[in-house]
Amino acid sequence: MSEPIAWEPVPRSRTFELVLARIEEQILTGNLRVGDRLPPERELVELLGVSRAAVREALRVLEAQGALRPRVGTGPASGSVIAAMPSAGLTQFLRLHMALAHFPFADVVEARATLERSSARLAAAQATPEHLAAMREQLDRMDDPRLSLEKFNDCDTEFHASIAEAGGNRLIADMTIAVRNAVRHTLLKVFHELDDWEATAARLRSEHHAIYDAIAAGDSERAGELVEAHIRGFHHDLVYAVLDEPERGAEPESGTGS
Amino acid sequence: MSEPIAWEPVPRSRTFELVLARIEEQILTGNLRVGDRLPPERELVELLGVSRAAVREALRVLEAQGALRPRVGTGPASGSVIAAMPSAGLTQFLRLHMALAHFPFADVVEARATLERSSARLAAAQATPEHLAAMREQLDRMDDPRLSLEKFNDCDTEFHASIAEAGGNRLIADMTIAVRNAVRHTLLKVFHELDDWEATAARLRSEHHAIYDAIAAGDSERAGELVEAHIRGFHHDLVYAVLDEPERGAEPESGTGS
DNA sequence: TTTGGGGGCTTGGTCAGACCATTGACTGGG
DNA sequence: CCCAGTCAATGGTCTGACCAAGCCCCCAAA
Repeated sequence: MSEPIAWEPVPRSRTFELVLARIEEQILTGNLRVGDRLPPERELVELLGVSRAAVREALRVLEAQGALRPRVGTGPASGSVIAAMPSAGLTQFLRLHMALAHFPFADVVEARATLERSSARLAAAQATPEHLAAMREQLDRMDDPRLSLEKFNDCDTEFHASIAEAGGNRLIADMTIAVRNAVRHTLLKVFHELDDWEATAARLRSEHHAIYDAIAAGDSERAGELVEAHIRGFHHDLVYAVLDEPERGAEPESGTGS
Repeated sequence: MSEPIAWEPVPRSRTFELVLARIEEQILTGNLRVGDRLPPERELVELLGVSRAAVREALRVLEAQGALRPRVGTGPASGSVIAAMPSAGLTQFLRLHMALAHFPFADVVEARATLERSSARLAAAQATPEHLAAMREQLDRMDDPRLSLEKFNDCDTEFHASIAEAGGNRLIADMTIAVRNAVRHTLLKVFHELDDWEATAARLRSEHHAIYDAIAAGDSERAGELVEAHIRGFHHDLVYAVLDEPERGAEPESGTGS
């Protein structure tokens, strides 16, 4: 009885957190599944005995996590419907935390290399003709020498996303796409600052084609290695040469607005 | 002029989304950094010309993503402070989406194998004596044969988390830990249903020690391979033998309520 | 002069009630 | 049979109020 009593602080749960817990409980136990409708906000208010504001804040959190899709009006598709759309939320999440410099750029590159290596291996093992066609379409578009940097970057993103999709592992694919999206604007900035864009584009095209060939051939090992080398090589040789600041990525001159 | 005009739907932004966008803009441009305080809710209300409910819903989203830490009262630590606590949010996110069956268990195993392989390689390359000590502590605790399944599982989780931390890549570490946490209760269930727990524990202990040795020796290649084999092997040989349902993880008999 | 306590202000948390906008279903007239 | 107008359901927004937690500061007492 005389030990230094571990007075852990009582979890000062806010009302909306309790509401959130109730709803999540229903999801975790399987009572609520994708496509099911939540009771209307006003009904939840009386069911749970809280204010509508509390209910709405809880719903907002679920929505931000891509687990809820609200829709106004009447009819079968109206109301708050349980959904499973993790990509958007995950992308948003990573963008935010990268901006908070909590995830240094080098770490993100490493993560991309890891995830996309895995994606490529899976893709090589089980890509369907449709998946391969999706990749080829992006390759073809990137082969057009008149393509703007922006479009090229978009196609590049799409190409890598297609590989991730082809792997068939939704978790890895979503993480891959989210990470790629999170660095999208940074890469675009780098593209713009390159001395010789054409040489870089040529190199990327060639590497992309090699990756596609390996996947189409079903060579997992080679596909994985090529993608990893593609990502690491590009960032090591080019990005670090342009981006001098290792951490920050913001305002060089302008202070705040105010 | 006669092409099929791509009438993309106007982004019906809700008020709180606009508020969110304004705040995120400040974060992305670097005007708001970790530790900075947001203006008080009531002040944001007049600055942005919206209701307090709208402001609060936006803040709730940021908080759910681990980018904000609200605190009542006055003083330096009060108000809404920009933070960077991604782990909790990410774990919550994955748990939710795994429950929504959007991420099949096999996919999660694959993701763990990928992420932890990378973590182990990084850890072997740059683990400090402190990191190694943290791993050894968990190993020692797991060596105690009287340890309950629950405690063993916790130590197991901690051991893998230590490896991820030791790798020094926060993004990969956070994803690794979140994924491991997300399957924590599932693994515990499997442990309970095993025929011969002691044999399994012995095997896990041996594999853990081998992994630790490789990391301590700085052998990245071997550490990565061992971890990947550890995760894949365990799940392949044991989990699939226990879990028969490939997708669902919930109520075998009860339909829905109501 | 120092110290202790208490009032008051700031800030997030909650609530009640009202109104608006969107959407689909119902219904009556052509 | 079809169309348009109406209506109810539902999420979105706003207003204004009160509560609870903390810190600051001033004043009284030692």
